[in-house]
Amino acid sequence: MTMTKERKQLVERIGIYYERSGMQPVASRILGLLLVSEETELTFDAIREELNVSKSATSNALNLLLRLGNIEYITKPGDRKRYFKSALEHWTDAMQDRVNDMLSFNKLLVQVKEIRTGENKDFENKLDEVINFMEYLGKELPLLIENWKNKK
Amino acid sequence: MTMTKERKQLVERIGIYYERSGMQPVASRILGLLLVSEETELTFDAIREELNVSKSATSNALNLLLRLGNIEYITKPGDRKRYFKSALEHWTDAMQDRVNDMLSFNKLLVQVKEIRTGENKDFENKLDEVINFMEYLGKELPLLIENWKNKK
DNA sequence: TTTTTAGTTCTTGTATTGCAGAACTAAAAA
DNA sequence: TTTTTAGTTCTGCAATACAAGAACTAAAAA
Repeated sequence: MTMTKERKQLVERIGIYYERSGMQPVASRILGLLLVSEETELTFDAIREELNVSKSATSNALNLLLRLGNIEYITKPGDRKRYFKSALEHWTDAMQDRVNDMLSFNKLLVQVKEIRTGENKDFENKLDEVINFMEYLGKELPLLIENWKNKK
Repeated sequence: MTMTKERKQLVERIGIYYERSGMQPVASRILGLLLVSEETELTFDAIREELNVSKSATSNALNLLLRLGNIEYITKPGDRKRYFKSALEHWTDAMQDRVNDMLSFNKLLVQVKEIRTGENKDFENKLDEVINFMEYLGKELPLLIENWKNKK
């Protein structure tokens, strides 16, 4: 395949972005590659070669990304290979997941609120504010997303 | 100090939440402790003892959390100790940071868009959608936060 | 039936992380 | 001046994470 230097650099930059958010290096590069590469559906071996990584690293990273829903694959009749591609449509769902995760933290905050005696007024007020803010976002963000879906 | 078993468990649960998002274990427990503890302003040693960790781990974790803005401290006249507390008011800012981080990824996506030939229509359309969605959120989320600030 | 393909799994080595404990330091107290 | 306080910094260790390479496997092709 062999991409231009420019494209390779962009793959790296995207890789670094994902790495920073906790994704493994090879998996991060794969996410970059599947965005930048002109062919959007790449085989195991094409990915392996383009990124210069071992089969085991490729295998593990691809399976991780499949599990996380970041990528998916198609197959072609009479062709045993899988063609991996970025799960671009998964992205609004990913946003929803982040909202849900935030709400699960809010549950912990409510437990904090319940366990406290309420003696430290100033602190408890701020705690209430944070809880309210998160509940507000928990309500409004899904609406925002809904709204956007309708718009297009 | 010695907290009830219930409070200790809540500290652990909060700790695990933060750990999952990439925070170091001891730092994660400190964040929990500063929410759950009835006293909301704790000294270095109080934290050390309550969490049963070494001075070095306490020192490093506290400095990390200060740097990140998750906690802050006050001092009292004629008292050399620092009293650490959760920076609860920092939380809406933290949300803003996450939005900004998302927007920085969007810049990468725009670069992807620019580098592509536009041959793969289906892919490019989806890419556009993601870019639009992120730009939409980048505009609307700050408004949402603004709105909430005005409401209270 | 044997060989090839498209991976997966196992083993090993290396780098990094997080923590403990000890040594250290600068300011305040005695 | 010496000692104590409130930490910080350094050294070393144990656990974990990543990736390479080799061995393995199941299905398809020859």
